[in-house]
Amino acid sequence: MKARRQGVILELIDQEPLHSQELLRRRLHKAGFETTQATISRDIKELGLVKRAGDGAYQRPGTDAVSPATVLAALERAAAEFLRHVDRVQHLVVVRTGAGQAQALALAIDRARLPEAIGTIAGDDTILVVARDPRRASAFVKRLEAFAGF
Amino acid sequence: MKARRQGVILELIDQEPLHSQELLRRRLHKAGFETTQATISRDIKELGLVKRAGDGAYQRPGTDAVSPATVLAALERAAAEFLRHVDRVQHLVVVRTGAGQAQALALAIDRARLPEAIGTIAGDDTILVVARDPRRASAFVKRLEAFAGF
DNA sequence: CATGACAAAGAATAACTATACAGAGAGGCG
DNA sequence: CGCCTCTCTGTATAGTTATTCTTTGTCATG
Repeated sequence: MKARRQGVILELIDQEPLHSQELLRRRLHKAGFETTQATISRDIKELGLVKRAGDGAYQRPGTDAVSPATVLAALERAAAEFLRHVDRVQHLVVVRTGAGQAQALALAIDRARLPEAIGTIAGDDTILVVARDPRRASAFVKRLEAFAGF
Repeated sequence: MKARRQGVILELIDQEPLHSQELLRRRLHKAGFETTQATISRDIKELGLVKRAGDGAYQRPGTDAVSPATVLAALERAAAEFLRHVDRVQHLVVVRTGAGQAQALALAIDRARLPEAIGTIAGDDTILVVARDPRRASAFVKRLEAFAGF
């Protein structure tokens, strides 16, 4: 029960900025979890979340949201800001980001519609990019590294 | 005045964990700044600091220093509690957990920064772990199974 | 000098969060 | 079973933080 609830909390805070535990409690209620502010306080502590002073929203540690203009510029910015490491195994590219930043960078990659990237799957701090073949995977790695300034 | 005070705040929070604005106020006082909690609240907001849920300390964004021993212990607990099954195909490891527990375990794996795991992607009850090669994938499987008590 | 426009900050307090305590339920064991 | 222990959670409340309202100081201008 507890583990499941904490998983939902992570999903919720990724979806919209939640600036109080009371608000989070109401969202959990809609998701079918009946609980109290006290329990949420403990969950947040166990998950190691962080409350940003800027807007008071709870976040996974290390997350910094950005909303840029054009898709390529967006990808460039996102790569420069979030990218930690890129690795390739055959036609698969594993992209590492800071904790909780994978979704943001993956979104930018998807929107850029790069010819070499067929699709992406993002976890918390890792993105798996599937390329059509090793050559294009390698090209993608180079492009991303250039964006990130490696 | 304000800029200088905010600079001192940054120095102070780097030196020791400060878990409340009142404590910060006393430190500022010793540094020669006479001010109130309200002003410090505003300073913290302008500096964009974050309050960690773990120990309640204020930090600059992006400084998520957690000791390796702690994250490993966390992984061990998470594995013991959530892990159901582990399987390997080449350099990919498929980890099965109870429903809704994949995110939690994946987070623990990510934080542990194990050398054999390049990255993870978690769904609801399944985690895909990408290793650099089959040998390391196998090592990862063994390690996880040991944690889980298999 | 008077005045208006601001930025900064304190006092009071509303809003929010963490915690002490207690109770319920699960599992282990004589 | 009866008792112990452990984990999880709710209630009540202590503790902490954000905000509203107000004052003060500074600068520019007529």
